[in-house]
Amino acid sequence: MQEEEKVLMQCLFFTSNRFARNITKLAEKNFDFSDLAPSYFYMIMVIHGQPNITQKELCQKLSIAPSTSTRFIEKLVKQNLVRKQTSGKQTMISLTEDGEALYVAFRKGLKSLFEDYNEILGKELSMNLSLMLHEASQKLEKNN
Amino acid sequence: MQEEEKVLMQCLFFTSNRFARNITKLAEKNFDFSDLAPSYFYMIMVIHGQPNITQKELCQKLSIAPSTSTRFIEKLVKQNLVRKQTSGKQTMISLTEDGEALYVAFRKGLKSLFEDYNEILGKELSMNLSLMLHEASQKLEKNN
DNA sequence: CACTATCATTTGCATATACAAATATAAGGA
DNA sequence: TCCTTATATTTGTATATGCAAATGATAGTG
Repeated sequence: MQEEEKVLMQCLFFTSNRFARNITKLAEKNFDFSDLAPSYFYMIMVIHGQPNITQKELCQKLSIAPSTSTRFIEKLVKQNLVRKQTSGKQTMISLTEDGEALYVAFRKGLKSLFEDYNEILGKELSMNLSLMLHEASQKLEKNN
Repeated sequence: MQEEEKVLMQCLFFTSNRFARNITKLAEKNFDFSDLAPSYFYMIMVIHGQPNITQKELCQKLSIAPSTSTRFIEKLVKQNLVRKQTSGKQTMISLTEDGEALYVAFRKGLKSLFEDYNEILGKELSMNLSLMLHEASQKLEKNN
């Protein structure tokens, strides 16, 4: 094997971005009940779990930039899936009925996504990978 | 912990995208000797390792879509870092002198990126993660 | 009570990345 | 040799995502 290929296998920047692209494709297949990209569903899920969550908390839980959250919420409001309520500096977000309904559909899609990748990658690898990625993100984020 | 947070930890779509965002930030810091995003350097590296590589092979090695490779190469040509030569259907790519020079700088940046994340994540975790991500990508890609 | 510093959100702008359709080229069969 | 099919690249379009600057709002200090 060429030296360059070894680097591609060993570099976390490359391997993680490549993997993210691949798994995103799989996720899109499983979340085809709506025209939203997968990430939106994770936002919906977090709001479901904590109604009236502030935008800032949302950013933290999802590890996204504030501007990204503004754009996401904008789109979800336009589709009548979430509601925003400003209170001073902060903005609080909660799901509409349509949002709750979509959340239910999402749970099903999530289940089939899990089945899909457990099948392809094996349960062992899937589990370990996600836990390690979680741990690694925490370490990187603490280090900022 | 809320059930929703557990899902965020366990879902490979979420954990891998989150991690990719985090490590990309670190990579950008280490590749600040040029205005190119990290991904371009990996393309440059592959071309360095196999001059006159076809565009299609590049796509395969980097796991990117053909249209993405067109756009990347366009930009690199404009910056006089790579050269393209068409031969029939195919296009062959190689580095210019400037490209080779930038490759040398990139290797240094790569080294310091590795040091950075080995320090933050630990060597063990870093190694395991990248190998597992590589393995998992191969499995997902074979499954298409 | 005014003013300044701090904090949360939004806006402007840029970019990596993909899919689908269009185009260009080659290859193989009649 | 022409026509059809297959393959490689490009183009049009869309979108997630971020950074930096702008805005809006509070809170604490003199």
